[in-house]
Amino acid sequence: MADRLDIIFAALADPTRRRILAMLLEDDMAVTDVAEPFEMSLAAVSKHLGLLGRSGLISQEKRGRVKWCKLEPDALRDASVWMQGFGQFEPVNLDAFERFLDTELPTQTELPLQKDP
Amino acid sequence: MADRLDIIFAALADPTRRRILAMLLEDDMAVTDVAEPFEMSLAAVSKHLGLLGRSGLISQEKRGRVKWCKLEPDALRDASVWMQGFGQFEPVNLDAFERFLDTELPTQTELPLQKDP
DNA sequence: AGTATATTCAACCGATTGGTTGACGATCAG
DNA sequence: CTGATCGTCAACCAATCGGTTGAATATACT
Repeated sequence: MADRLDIIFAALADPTRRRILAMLLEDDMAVTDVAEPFEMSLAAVSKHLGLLGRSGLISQEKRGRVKWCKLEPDALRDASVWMQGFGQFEPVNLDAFERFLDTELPTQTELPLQKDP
Repeated sequence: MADRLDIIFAALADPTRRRILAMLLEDDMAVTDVAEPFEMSLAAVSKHLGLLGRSGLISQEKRGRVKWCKLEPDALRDASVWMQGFGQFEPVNLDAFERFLDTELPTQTELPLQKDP
């Protein structure tokens, strides 16, 4: 009975998962690299990624022993269309978005990825 | 620690609450009238409305013994801005929105409100 | 072969969620 | 005053959530 929108919005309702999505906006990442900045176990992050995968917001492709996570922004379209029905929300204000990213990703907005230095 | 976006997206993650928001899009409503089409207790709907109120997605004003519920679509702006950061989602496709409402509100899209006949 | 790395699985835990029921305080109508 | 209506509150329940640990699996390195 769980509607597609249920799953999408529920996936977005967690700050860890939103941070992950913002990280993946910059580049595809392996599970371990996604987990690195978080103060929680790898298994916990793996679960978050599993949920994001089931929601369609990301895709995961296993190559060798590393599973690559890729943002799938198209999955947001249905949710966005639903929300647009309630009004016009400054359609392309990327500045506002970046301000939001700053509040969501406290420190690492500048550092790109720090994988394998 | 519960961020504003947490609460907004969590509020949107429930199909009952999304139906309520869509109903309020047409007109302000009293709690009892909001509850009428749902197959659940009035107390349950009252809780949903309480959560929607706390999220800022609706406001509630008590006039006499009836509490009027009013949609506050501005509360969606932050969430919408956040999502717009991930891509362009056909900014004003109201047709797509109405198709969505049809799938969300199975039958009562036509009947206006049926309050106090 | 043996060891290290990448990721998930399974069991568990406390907190939250979505629902119920019954009692309750307000408010309106007669 | 009496009784019906509007809405919330409190206690409860099963299910889900976000996290933990420890074991397990699969792939890579030497």
